[in-house]
Amino acid sequence: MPELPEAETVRAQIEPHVVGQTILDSFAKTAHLTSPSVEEFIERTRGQKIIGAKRRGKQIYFPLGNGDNLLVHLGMTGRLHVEDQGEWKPGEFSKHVHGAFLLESGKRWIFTDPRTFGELGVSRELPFLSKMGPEPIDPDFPIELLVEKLSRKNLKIKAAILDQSLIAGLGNIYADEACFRARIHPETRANTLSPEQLRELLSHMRPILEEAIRARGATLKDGGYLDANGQFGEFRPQIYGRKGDACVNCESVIERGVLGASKSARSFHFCPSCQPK
DNA sequence: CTATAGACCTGACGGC
DNA sequence: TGCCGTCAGGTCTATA
Repeated sequence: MPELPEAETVRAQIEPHVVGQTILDSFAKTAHLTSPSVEEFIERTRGQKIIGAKRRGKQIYFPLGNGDNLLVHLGMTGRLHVEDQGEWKPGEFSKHVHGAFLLESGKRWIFTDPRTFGELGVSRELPFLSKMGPEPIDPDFPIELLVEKLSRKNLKIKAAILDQSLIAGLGNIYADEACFRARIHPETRANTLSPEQLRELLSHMRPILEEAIRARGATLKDGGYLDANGQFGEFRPQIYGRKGDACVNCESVIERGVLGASKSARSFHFCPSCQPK
């Protein structure tokens, strides 16, 4: 699923196609539009020059010449790509196309999202910039501050590091990977971990995310994420989605559990030997 | 304020 | 062959 490395891969791949281009025509139909209406979205994006391609956590956004920002969140199944074909006809797009932009280059830029957990919008304000926590790939990632914050939380550690307001960018895959490499059971309460354990957990995040960015993200066995060129990501998790496989450290069998009891509970994967409870 | 639960959504998959 | 229930999770909202 798209997390920080997948969002960054897509952002970087789309950037050269769209930055400097003026949007000649816009199409949108999604119910997951954050701006007030489809009509307003089209009105505020059409004719605007795209002046940047940025990302914060999993949120991608494109500053426009008029001071607005085109917002894209990939959610679970959102994809961005550019097609050589330019203009479209009414009714031409498949039901999964939620946005399209005709560019000066004659190409068109498409947002698809079968499960519609993603988001397309236009906004002048960017409240997520201040609401999100620091990013592990930032050179100034404040490990000591986060050790202090985490040591006061009673949440299970995996739930805590999935909180985007605390740390931005981790989703289910990379949260599991970080716990595994730090040899911490994902259900351990954050406030029961030592400062050394928390420090190690936090220190593992940057190399994992950087490795995943170099691999253009992670595509799992069941498919899902594709980069902007329609290719699979080549990052291979050591623990996520590998229930029943042998642990790379000790050859114990990897297990899977569920965080919490709610209907929206998240799975977690762990090695019972390397990550004892 | 903190922790937990529910809702949203639909393609893929397994059972019968 | 085809129907149907279950699973997947990023993020917002509700509740105790």
